[in-house]
Amino acid sequence: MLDAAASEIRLQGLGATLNDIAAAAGVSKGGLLYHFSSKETLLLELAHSRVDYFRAGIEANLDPADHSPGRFTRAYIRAVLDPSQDKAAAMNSVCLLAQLMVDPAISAITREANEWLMAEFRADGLPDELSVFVVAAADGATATLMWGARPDLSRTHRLERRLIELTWRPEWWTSLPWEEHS
Amino acid sequence: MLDAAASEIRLQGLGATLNDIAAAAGVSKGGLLYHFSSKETLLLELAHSRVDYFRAGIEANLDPADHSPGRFTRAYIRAVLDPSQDKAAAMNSVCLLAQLMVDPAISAITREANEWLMAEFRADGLPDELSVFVVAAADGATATLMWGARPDLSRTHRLERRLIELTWRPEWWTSLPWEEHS
DNA sequence: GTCTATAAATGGATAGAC
DNA sequence: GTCTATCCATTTATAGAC
Repeated sequence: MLDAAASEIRLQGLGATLNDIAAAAGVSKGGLLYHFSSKETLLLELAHSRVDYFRAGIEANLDPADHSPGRFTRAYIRAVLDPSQDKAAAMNSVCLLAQLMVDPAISAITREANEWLMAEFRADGLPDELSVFVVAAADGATATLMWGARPDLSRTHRLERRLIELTWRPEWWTSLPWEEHS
Repeated sequence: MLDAAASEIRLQGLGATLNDIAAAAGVSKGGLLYHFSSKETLLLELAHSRVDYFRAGIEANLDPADHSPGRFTRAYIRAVLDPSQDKAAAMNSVCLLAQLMVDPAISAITREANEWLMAEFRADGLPDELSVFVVAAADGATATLMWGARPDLSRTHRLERRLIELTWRPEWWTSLPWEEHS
């Protein structure tokens, strides 16, 4: 049922009606409202389930044998970029949450999840300036999909490997002779 | 009037009613519908104006004195990350378009804009693997803002300078001894 | 051009049969 | 637990006064 709601809202945004959702779930509006007391409740549960799914995806990618700095960041990169993960599901979550965010109660949920993420990154032991960079690159690769770009698996995979390699060799990044270009 | 529509839709999503928009614009519903024959028309014009604004922002950041490879990419990075640009306006465009995208006619517009972008990047003379990386990092920095992160100007600015520096020194990137970590 | 008033349709939510 | 039927509020869009 939440799945049906997810796919309808991703397609139609918050404009998706209880009728649409009920139809997609194969029940009637009355049947739907028996489980969720209101549309607002439905949206909130949906948002929670997606955020949980997102966090679980990261945790599932934590390598138990890995105890080096950057461990969490590597799990994040894999969760977001690894083609073997269900990409469609991940993208759905992103687009869906983008739609749901207009509800203040829901944007509070995503903001909280985001703060958890930031805290994990800060505690991950990578130099801050590398961390900013690597995380931004991983995020950006998923963001483009939102705008209708066709996913390019080989480019994504190469990016993933390089980002992970960077987390293993932070000195490659931090020791570059950065200077302003004249 | 389009401005009022933009701010209402960004706040409420497509659920924003003509009444809300009219009130925010300081006119009545009838007055609003005199200018836009339907809500659909209003949304389409709004999407067009935002996409145009986005492209104009990039073109305004093209450096006339710069004829080196990566010229377009540098303009893009500045348009997206430079704190001196009106960040609020840019963010509004992103959140707004994310809302509007559920309309198929509008997602066609953003998809087309995205293809234009990709073509420009490909023609920009940077090694493909560096280009993927730099563009993703720039995109990601704006994407996080969508999830409610507080913007960190100094981190963003440092990221911007490093990305631009990378486009000037692609060899820093391409000559790294990439290998799988064992 | 902009307003008010209203038409026509649809939305969310409730009540009660099965 | 799921359905149909119905209520009430709200929405888009139109008509016509000013």
